[in-house]
Amino acid sequence: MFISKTSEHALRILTYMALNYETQLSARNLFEELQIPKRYLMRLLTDLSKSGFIKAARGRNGGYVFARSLDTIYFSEIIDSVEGLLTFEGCVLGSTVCPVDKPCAMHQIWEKPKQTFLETLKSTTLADLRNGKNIRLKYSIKQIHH
Amino acid sequence: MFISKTSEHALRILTYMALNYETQLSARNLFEELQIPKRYLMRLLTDLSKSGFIKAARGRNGGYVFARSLDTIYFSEIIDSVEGLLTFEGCVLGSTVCPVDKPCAMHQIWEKPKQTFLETLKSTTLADLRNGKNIRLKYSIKQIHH
DNA sequence: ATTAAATAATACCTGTAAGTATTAATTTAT
DNA sequence: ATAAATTAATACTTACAGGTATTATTTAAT
Ligand code: SF4
Ligand code: SF4
Repeated sequence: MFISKTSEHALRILTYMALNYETQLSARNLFEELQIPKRYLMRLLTDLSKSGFIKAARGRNGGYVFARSLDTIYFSEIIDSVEGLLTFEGCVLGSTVCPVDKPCAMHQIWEKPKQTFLETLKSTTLADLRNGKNIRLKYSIKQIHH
Repeated sequence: MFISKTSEHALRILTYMALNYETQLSARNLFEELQIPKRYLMRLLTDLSKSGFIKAARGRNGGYVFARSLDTIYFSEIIDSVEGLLTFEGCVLGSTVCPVDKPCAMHQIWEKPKQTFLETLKSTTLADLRNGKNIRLKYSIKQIHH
């Protein structure tokens, strides 16, 4: 499963917004582009707003823009705010308390994929979606659903 | 979230069984060792049995042993049978249909952690838990919960 | 001022994963 | 044969993530 559906939504929202950094986008705009269930999308936007990633302009002609610089927003922080990072950082077998000095048979095997995953989350920001360091082409979620 | 709770259970069950390959283990034995909710554990054992990883001996003095050689059981197959692998292999943003020849902004960033994860699942077998290639010490889930 | 168009708050509903309960079937010890 | 100890099948319940609905609030165009 990897990440929760809600995290997927959040990442899509913020990715699209990052690629349109200069434009204020309303829930309506984002709905038309991303096709996330409308009311749920609206709630998520409010959540992301409360979390301080974006800021809302209320009332007519309202919408959302980023509240912080893109290069300060790490994927780890986004996922952390949506579903928490502890489930990723903790034991892959779900053990909440474990003497890591005495690793079980599973431990070593999962270390590499786990670290690679977390490293990427912790070292990549939304700005990296724009500056081309890590990307090839334009965001294309919408036209996927044809 | 990474993998489902049920996958965690399944991995713990099979890991423990792998480290006690020679011994037939009953649901009771496994419950005492792993402390997975008893009735759920029993159902999972039946599932793992149906999936062909283990085979059941019914009736008095019954229990479970592996149905196949440990070095043929890849972690990818275990997780696939429990929750499916498609959610891992597919798009990290949850898009079911995507023109991968035209990757979106997210694609490249997730490629490495995703591949590392899948590579490990697909290249590691339960036998690797025994032969020491990948492990350091003995399984120690139980004493974790003190 | 009024209305329209947006976000915010809050409560509710739904689908699915996780867990429980009950009963049946199988095997072996006595 | 009977009873005990096990797995199997099936249906039910619970918890929580995901999604809806309703109403309130804010802002700007008219
Ligand atoms: S040693 Fe085993 S139980 Fe402990 S954190 Fe590592 S994988 Fe989990
Ligand atoms: S290109 Fe984007 S939408 Fe398509 S599979 Fe890759 S991450 Fe998903």
